Amino acid sequence: MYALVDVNSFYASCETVFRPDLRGRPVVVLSNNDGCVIARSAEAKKLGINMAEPYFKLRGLLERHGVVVFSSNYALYADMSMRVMTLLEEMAPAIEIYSIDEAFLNLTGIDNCVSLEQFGREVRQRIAQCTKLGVGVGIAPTKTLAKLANHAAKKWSRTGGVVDLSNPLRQRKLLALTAVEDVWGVGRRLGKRLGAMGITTAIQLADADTAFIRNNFSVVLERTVRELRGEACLAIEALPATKQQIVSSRSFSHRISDYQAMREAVCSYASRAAEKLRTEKQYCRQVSVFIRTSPHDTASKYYANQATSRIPIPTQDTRDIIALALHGLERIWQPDQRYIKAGIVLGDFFNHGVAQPGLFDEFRPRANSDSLMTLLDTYNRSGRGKIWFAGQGVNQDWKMKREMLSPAYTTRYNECPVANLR
DNA sequence: TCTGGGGTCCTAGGACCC
DNA sequence: TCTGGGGTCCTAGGACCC
Repeated sequence: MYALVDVNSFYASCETVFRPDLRGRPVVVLSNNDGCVIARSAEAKKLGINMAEPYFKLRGLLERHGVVVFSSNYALYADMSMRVMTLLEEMAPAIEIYSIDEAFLNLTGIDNCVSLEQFGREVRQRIAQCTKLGVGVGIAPTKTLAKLANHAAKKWSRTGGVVDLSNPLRQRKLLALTAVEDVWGVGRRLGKRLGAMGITTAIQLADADTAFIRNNFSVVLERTVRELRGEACLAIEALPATKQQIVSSRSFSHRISDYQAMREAVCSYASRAAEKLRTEKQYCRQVSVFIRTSPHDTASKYYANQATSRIPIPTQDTRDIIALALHGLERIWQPDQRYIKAGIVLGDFFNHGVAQPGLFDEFRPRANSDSLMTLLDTYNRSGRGKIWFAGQGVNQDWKMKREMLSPAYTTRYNECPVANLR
């Protein structure tokens, strides 16, 4: 049996935990650059504010209803997440941290001591007591059904935030009430295609022929069908898999047309990506850089391009990654464009920095690279200040907007720790 | 004027090998 | 006139998740 535990309105709740004066008031949290809404308190949801709506379009409505608005404060959310996950780890034999606010629990052996539903209530109570955050708990024999149970626990308040779907009859009852798009793994596109075939509810999907689904869709959707029937196809992954790529990208606070500003941004993203690579204890051989204008700009033609550079010996040295990124940037840079976003993607990972160089390769690894990078990372995490590369610039006026940022209640700085939350 | 930032997996098709 | 059968690797694109 599995449980899915997730925090209600996670980002919005993290903000109100430290502002009891805001309890009962509508609260929303914005994406980076104060772009669009990515979290809403229950009160804000009631006002009809949708997920991913652009802030500038909502401004009037938000003001009229006295909605409290926050920029995202990832340092705070990451810290609160860690507290919740630590509590869950104490309560279950194994957990899989699925996202910043969700975890799957392996419930093996739990029902020897207490009913599963009772266990769900204890989880809720303990997390509320220690963090003041509310969670929903869905319990079922497969992950997909546990997701569905969790969904139901949030939707119907008389469940008290816990739904146990051990019973197959209850499973079918809930499946019949669920739209196919609300199934985990079915998005808008698949929902539409399924709808055209007459499959509009979760129970119809569960009863569909697996061979038919496999032929017309993919093995992924076939697994979903089986999971809905109670046949577990997905296991708890207690150890996070090694990453296959690392992305570091941001939109700018305003449009950029100046090469120097773009160069600073690319250097900064490359440096950040290299830091993440080192926390993953990986070395990479491929660095891509991408730049683009805004697709919403109607005045000028949309331009988006990317360039990939490779290095013969895997590296985790910021200097190599910056050099590769800038080499790519030179190839795709076009003057007279109004750029809105740039980013770096690292790929082709190795877990060591050794490779057989070609006989005629001129490239040689840098001496003492590991010690220098370790020194850099240790110092930057010490809280005494930051060392950065000259190419990253000093003023950085392209840096993202965060005009409604809350204080660092639980951490010393409002910078996201390099610690990785998948 | 203003529209986020990360990830994963799967499939199809092309290039190439013997 | 007629031209096999079995692979691998890579990339782009599509779909999904939070």
